[in-house]
Amino acid sequence: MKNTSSSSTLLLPRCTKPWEWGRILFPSLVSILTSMEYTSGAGVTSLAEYMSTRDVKRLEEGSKATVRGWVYRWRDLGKRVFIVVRDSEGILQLVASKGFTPEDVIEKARRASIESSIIAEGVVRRDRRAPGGVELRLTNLEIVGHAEDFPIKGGEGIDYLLDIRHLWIRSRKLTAMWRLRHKAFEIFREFFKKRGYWEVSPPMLTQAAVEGGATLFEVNFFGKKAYLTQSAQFYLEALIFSLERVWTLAPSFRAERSRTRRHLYEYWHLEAEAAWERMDGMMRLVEDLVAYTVGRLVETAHEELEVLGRNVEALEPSRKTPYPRITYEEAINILKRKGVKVEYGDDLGADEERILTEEFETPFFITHFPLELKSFYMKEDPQRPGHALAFDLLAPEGVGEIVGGSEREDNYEVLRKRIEERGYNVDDYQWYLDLRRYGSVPHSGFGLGVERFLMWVGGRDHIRDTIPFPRFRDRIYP
RNA sequence: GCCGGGGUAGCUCAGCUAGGUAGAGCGCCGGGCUGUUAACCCGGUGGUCGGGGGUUCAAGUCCCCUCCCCGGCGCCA
Repeated sequence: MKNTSSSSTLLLPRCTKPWEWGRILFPSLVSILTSMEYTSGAGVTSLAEYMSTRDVKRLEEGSKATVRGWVYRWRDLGKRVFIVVRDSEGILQLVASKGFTPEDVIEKARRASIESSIIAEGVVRRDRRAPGGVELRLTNLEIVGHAEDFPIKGGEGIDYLLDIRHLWIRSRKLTAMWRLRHKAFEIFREFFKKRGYWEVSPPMLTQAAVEGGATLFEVNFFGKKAYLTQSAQFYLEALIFSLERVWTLAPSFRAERSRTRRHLYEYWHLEAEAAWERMDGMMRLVEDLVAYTVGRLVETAHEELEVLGRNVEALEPSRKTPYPRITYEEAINILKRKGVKVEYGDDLGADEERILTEEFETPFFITHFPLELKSFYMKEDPQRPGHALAFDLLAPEGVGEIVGGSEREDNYEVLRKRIEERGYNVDDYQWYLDLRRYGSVPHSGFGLGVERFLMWVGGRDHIRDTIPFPRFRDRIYP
């Protein structure tokens, strides 16, 4: 017995019965067989037109309806069985009661364990006691996939839940977040299309760093060292020489061993770059993007925000632009006035950022950082030597930096000198320098951390709640 | 990389300061219940105390080594 279970843990952790192995090893075959069974039998499915739980709630009292989903709650009161079924649109209560529901259906309802997939047919009834005010009085029920004892019952710790993330993602709050995320992606695309930006596809595999640091994931590229990209910026810069205004939404990878609630090793990066654009214009684009997306999400995702428990009122001020702008120097002075021990030239750390966000109820810009605090490719402000034409956008409510952007250095010699000063290998950046040799143009761009943006809009205090399978803290399973 | 916290039942945790037969709640299993909302009531089930070594008559508890996890910092979006 010991041997059997230990050898099966490799591939089949929870499955000790030999007759169940086939289901795991040949899922597609089994699903074909079972789906044939469902459609050819005299079961519920053969006569049904399925509805979402959302659509059922719009039906008249007494209408017949058939829904498909998973058992979310289950209670047996003896002569009455309550099942709350969950689908991609929401939840709906099913009631099996003696005198109305056939005995064999009540028996099936008793066996419908939490997370079993079911097809249920019944009659619509409006009842205050039902969650959402509508329920289905069961007339027929089919258990499609019986669920073993589901490991999530409530009260589990984060560590355990992350081990079973593939099951945890079914939860209502996380599902609401995947829907919110989808809608945000849609709105981003809509925004850039309206603004005349071309969507482009930069590479994920690259030869060198954008920031030039040791924060990259190394990849063996047929014997050559390559890296997973940490930003599409350089490639977007190359593309503006034909398309002028470009944007992309793609993963970025950072190998820094960060241990905070707002870091991912793999995150989705919304980046844009525009020829002829100066820093001011780029900042206006960023605030328009953020305000537009927040506004559209408040309008179109109120149900998701409600499930997430988000106080939507707090987002209202952020629908209007312009957002406040302060310089780095002003930020330092604000911090000093509040008794924080900082000096001009210090980088703004997490504590400093949080204190600053308390000053504003909308996102706000910090601009004109000392040149040496920022990346080599950022242009020096001719009006204020020693300062970069760079901006960060910080989200309120303690979220902090969600956007970093700048006007780029467009002079070949200046850029080359900056690369050398930082001790980077000029050869690695030659193609990037070339862009300044053939019709260089003033240009600016930015990058927005999608998960951080969703943290703010969705009111989450941890970034893991904004992406289905977060890659952070050395977690790679599942 | 640094600072702090933790690993005991399927899950959440108490027990460790003061060494002496392993505890609670939830879950799970069985039974009951005609409106449950994380249902409730009764009964039952449950452990190589992360791993290794040491001290001791005796170690979850004390000492040493080691692995893993969590909160935060630095860095960033």
